[in-house]
Amino acid sequence: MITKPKGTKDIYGTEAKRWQYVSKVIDEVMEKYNYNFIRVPVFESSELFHRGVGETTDIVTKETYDFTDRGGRNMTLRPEGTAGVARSFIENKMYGDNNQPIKFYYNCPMYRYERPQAGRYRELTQFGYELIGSDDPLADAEVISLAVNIYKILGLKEIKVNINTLGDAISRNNYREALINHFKPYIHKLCSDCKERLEKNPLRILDCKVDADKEIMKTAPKTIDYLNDESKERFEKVKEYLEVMGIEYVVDPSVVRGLDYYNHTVFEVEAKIEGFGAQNVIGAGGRYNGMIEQLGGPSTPAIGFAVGFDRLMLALEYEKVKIPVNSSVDLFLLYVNDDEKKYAAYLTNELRMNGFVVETDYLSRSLKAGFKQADRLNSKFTIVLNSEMLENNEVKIKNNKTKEEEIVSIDALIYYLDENIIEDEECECEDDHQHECSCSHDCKCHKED
RNA sequence: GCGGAGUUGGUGAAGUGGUUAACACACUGGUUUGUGGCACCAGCAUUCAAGGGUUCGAUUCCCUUACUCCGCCCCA
Repeated sequence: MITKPKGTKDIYGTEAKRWQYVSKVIDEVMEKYNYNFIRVPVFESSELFHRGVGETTDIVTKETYDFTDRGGRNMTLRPEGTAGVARSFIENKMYGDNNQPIKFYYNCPMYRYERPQAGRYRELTQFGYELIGSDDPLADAEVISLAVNIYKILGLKEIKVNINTLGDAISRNNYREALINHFKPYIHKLCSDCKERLEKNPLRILDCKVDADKEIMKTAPKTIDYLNDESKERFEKVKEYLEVMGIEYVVDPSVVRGLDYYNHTVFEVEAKIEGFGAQNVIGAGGRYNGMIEQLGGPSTPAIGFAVGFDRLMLALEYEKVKIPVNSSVDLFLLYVNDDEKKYAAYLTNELRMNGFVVETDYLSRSLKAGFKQADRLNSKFTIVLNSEMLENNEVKIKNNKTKEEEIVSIDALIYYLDENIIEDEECECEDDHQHECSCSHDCKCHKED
C-alpha cells in the first residue's frame, strides 16, 4: 500500500468542512480589515529564505525541503510566508503604489522537515498577514488586535497574548552582546542546549526550561535596559493603542521569536487550554523593518503575523467551539426500474441547474437501502419515482421531517421545493449547552427555557 | 537530529507459538413491516503495517524499515 508521506495529513469529511468554515471566516475578517489575498509560489529560490529568514535559524539550516530542479537551480519549498510576500512586494515594485501601506494575507501550505508530533506537521498550513510600508506604532497595534479579534470571532476564549519589544537593530545587537557576555563565564553551568544557543541564538537561552530556575537567569540583562529612547517610546505607543482598543496582553520579556528578521514589536498567541499539547503557540508575529532592504528592495518597514492553521483547528476542537457544518441535501431521488432511473437522471440534472442540492442512487440499490441512504444524507425530501405517476406528470414527494407525503405535478416541483425547503435549522447543541443557541429547533436547550 | 510508546477488518476492538482470528457497530442481501428507520436470517479479515530471522510451525519471539502518537531541540 502506498501511504502518505510522514508528517502529512488528509483532510476530508467533517474536518474538511470545519477547515472550509474557518477559512471563510478568516476571509470575511480580512476583508473588513482591508487585507487582500495574495498567492505566492510554493517554491522559491533557496537564496530567498537564506537571506530573508536568516542563515542561523534552524528553519533554514536544517528544516527546509531543498531540491535542484532540472535546470540546475537551487529551490526550496517555502517554510514560512513572509519572505515570499516580501519578495513579491519588491519584484512587483509595490513600493511605488500610491496606496500605502500595502496589506496582504495568505492561507497556504508551508513545508518544514521536522519530526512530527501533536500540532506539528511537515506540510503545515499557515494563515498570515503582512502590513508593509508603515512604521507607525498604530500599525503594530492593528496587527496585534487583528490577531486577537480573529481568535475571538472564531470563538476561542482561552488564549494569552504575550508581547515584547526587541528594539531597533542597534538595540537588538547591544542586547545580544550583553547576553553573551553575561552567560559566557557560566557556560559550564548551562545545559547542553543552552551551550549551543549561546553561539547561535543567545536570546533563546531565556526561554530554556532546564535552566529556568538558575541564578544566572534571574540576573540576566533585560531587553528593556538595552532599548534606546526611541525604541522605548515606540513600545509605549503600541501599548497605548492596544489599551484604547481594549486588547488584553501581557508584556513578556522572554518572547524573542526565533526568526532573524524580527525587530521592535514581537508577539505570540498561546492556547491556554487544559491538556493542549506541547505545541501551544498558535500564532506569532512581529516587525521586520530590515528584511525588504536586505532582500534588495528599498528600506521599507513592515509587520506581520502568522497562525498555525492546524494548531488553530486543534485549539478549536479542544475548546469544543461549535462550528456549523451543514451537510444536508434537499432532495433524494429513488427509482425501481430502468425507465424511472433514466427519468431520475433527467430530473436530478434539471433540479441541480435550478439551484437545489439533489442526490440520487448510483448503486442501483434496493428501495430499502435507498431510503437508508437518503436518511444518512439528511435529505429534506425524498421522491420515489413511479412510472405510472410519471405518465400523469406527477411525483409523490415525502417530507422527511414531517413524514408527510404529497402528490405534486412535475411542472410545479421547483415551486413546491422553493416553498417548502426550510433552511437548515440543524441544532449543534450538545449536552453541556448553556442556552446560547439561536436555533428555532425545539431541542433540549430551548425546552428548559 | 535525540528519546519513549504503538501499528489486528470499513470502525471500535478481544486474542493465542500450532489446523475455521472472539465480540460489537457499520455495511450488503433476504424475510417481515403500507416505501427505509424495528425485529429476525444470512454474508462480510486465506489474514494480524512491510521485509527478514529463529522455529517442524509465528499474527504471537527477535531484527530492520515505514507510519502514527507523546516528549526534547526548534518553531506556527
